Amino acid sequence: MSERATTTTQGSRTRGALLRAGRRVLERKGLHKARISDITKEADVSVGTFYLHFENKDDLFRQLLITVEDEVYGELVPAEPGSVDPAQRIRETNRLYLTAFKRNAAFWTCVEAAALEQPDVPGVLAERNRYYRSRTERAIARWQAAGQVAPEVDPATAAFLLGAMTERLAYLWYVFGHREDVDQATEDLTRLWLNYLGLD
Amino acid sequence: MSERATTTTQGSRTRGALLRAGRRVLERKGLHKARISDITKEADVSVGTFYLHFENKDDLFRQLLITVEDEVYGELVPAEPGSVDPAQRIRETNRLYLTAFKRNAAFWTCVEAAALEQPDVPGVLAERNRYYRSRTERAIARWQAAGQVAPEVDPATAAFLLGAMTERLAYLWYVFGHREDVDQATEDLTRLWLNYLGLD
Amino acid sequence: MSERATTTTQGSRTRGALLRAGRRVLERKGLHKARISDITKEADVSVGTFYLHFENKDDLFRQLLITVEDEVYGELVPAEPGSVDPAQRIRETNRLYLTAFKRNAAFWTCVEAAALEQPDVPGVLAERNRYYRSRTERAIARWQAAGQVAPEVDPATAAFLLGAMTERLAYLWYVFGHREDVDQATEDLTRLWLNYLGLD
Amino acid sequence: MSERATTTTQGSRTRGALLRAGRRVLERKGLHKARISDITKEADVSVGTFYLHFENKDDLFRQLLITVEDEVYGELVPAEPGSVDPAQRIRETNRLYLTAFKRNAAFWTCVEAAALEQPDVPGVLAERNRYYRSRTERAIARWQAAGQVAPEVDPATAAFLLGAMTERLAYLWYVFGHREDVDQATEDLTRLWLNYLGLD
DNA sequence: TATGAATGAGGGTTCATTCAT
DNA sequence: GATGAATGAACCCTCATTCAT
Repeated sequence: MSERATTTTQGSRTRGALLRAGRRVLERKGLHKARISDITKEADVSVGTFYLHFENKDDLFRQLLITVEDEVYGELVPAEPGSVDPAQRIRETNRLYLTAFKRNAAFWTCVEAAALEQPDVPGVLAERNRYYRSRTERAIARWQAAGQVAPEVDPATAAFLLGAMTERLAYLWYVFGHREDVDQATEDLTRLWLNYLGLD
Repeated sequence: MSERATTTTQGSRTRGALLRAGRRVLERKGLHKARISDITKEADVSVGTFYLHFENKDDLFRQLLITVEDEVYGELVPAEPGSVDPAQRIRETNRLYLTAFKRNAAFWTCVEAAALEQPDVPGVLAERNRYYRSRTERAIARWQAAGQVAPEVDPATAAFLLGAMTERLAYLWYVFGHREDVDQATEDLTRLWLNYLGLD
Repeated sequence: MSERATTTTQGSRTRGALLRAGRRVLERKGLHKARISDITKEADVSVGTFYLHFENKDDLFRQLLITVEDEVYGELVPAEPGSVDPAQRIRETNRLYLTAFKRNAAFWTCVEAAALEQPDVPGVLAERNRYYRSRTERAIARWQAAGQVAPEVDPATAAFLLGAMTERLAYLWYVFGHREDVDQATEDLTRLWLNYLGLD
Repeated sequence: MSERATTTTQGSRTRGALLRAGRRVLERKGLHKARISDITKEADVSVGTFYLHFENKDDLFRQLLITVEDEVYGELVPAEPGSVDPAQRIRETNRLYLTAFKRNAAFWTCVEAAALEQPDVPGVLAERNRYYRSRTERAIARWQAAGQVAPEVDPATAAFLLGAMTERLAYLWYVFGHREDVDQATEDLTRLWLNYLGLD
């Protein structure tokens, strides 16, 4: 991690410009074809300035990843648990996820690419996955306790499978497939969850 | 396609050596970090020889992709349709798929990475997907006709979702997760299918 | 034209060093055998620096050509027209041309070679030729009007032929023939002009 | 010079095919861009065969040069000296030269390029030039003796200048200028000779 | 003689990174 | 902090030449 100066107001403004420019360039050209000079040109600063704020391209990417992740997953704020019925909760969360994913699909392509090559990226993603998986797991357990989900379902396995599938479908639809709608996608995805959990 | 010749026995032997070496190197270093010289060193030939058989690294990769795909999917030979019960059929196919995928997991990492950058790779993958999807679709329709699967299931959607999930799980388990067993994985995956289709 | 920047003083100093080094190397080794690395070594900069200022060897050559052309032809500044007698005028211009050509003979070898291969070089040369040809043509017409040159001479044809011959002789003498003197060469060449024009 | 075997009938047939192919390729691609493999492909033999008959590309070129020179200059067979009037003789020779040059213009481009780079090519050309120059020189001397050419003309200088000019004009017209006619070109060139020699 | 796969030195070009201003 | 010219290791690719068949 870079622990550079940039304590000045001007400094953090430049840093922000580089992050935004970095994201735009990465989305446009991909992780490998994006050159440092592309990013600095887009940010309207000199190459040297880049190294004042980041160690290298990977460093920029890692910091960008954290930023974007917060943006994507920060929106999946759970409503009052138990206050609504399971199907509704699942549908809502799926819609939020797909909406956020779609908005960041281009960047996500880079994330996938990076995850395949950079040793620490999978870790970052896995950590986040773990969090959401456990959230799902607890919800399923709750529904089981309430008799809404069959007892033979293993909450941990279910959470893993459903999470994987959600992720993959979002990826197929919005990264590869250029799907545009969110409503029908949410329905398709939700039906899958309900089916698997034996809900409704 | 490369217009390179090498019609002799010796020629195709060298070509084979390069393909095998290429695969090993790609699995070890990834598509981007693999150097042509790495591959030729591994194959014990000179750099020039590489260009006698392939146009460039992408060309080698493409030819390799075809070869490996045949290897992975060629094994999913369907048993006599209808001769066995659906659950058994699904379980068998899943086991074959996971087994083949696991054996080629390292190479598949490259494929996924390439799909994100090379414009034609997604097409190659999609074409194959289409084939297997339609096979699944027809099987589901058959089971519906036989009253084994509920009529409200849409075969096309089901085939798409199940295929995506199978792919993603194999990926998470064997590429990222370093899962080792096939038996339990087959059970988990199959349960998902059966659940979704309302079988058993 | 190269879109490379280098707006600083240091930048243009390096660019100048590369142009001078390029000329020396081209004269010594010829356009084909000159390596980029030869030029950067001669200019005492690194290879990368070359590409900061030029697109490639041809680009350097083209820019050099313009510079040297200006040097060679810039000296053929006409004295007061009509103020001297034709023979004297022709003799003076020929001397200036031969002197300048001789000083740049080595580089001219490259120019001739390049003209045979690079599609745009002939154009550059032809443009300049046109200019000097028209200058000669007007002078001849003036002398005809003054009754100094026979009326049956066609000024355009004469200008073309005399120009071609002057060029070729300079080439044969100083590029191939290693002739050293300028005085006698000027006399020989001038005699040819006078004879052809029926002057003296 | 290569002194290879090729005593067989088949051998010299292959050699001939390579020479013809070499000429075609050189004319099409130029001296530098022509690759050995281009030539062997055109001749429909393998690369190895090339080295059975020639040492390298330069060797092929040199042998080709001799062949083509013979073809071009072999046609300038002088008619009975003195049997015709000088103007007629000059006109005829010029026509023959321009005709032959035009037919070989494409190859001549290569010759010029080679002359600028290969150390021995200028020698080959100079030798031939010397021969034709001395032929011209003797003709001029003869015409002087017959009182047809002014005694103050120096036959050696005149032969040199006229030869150079003829060569250059042919080059400008047919290599660079894409001139097509021969009749008018012959007239222009001949007028130059007659003027210079004070004939007619 | 003829073949054509194999060789590998050699050259062009890129681009992350540095550092003097 | 900011600049951008300079650096040079690294990599791709070509093609003349060889040699086993």
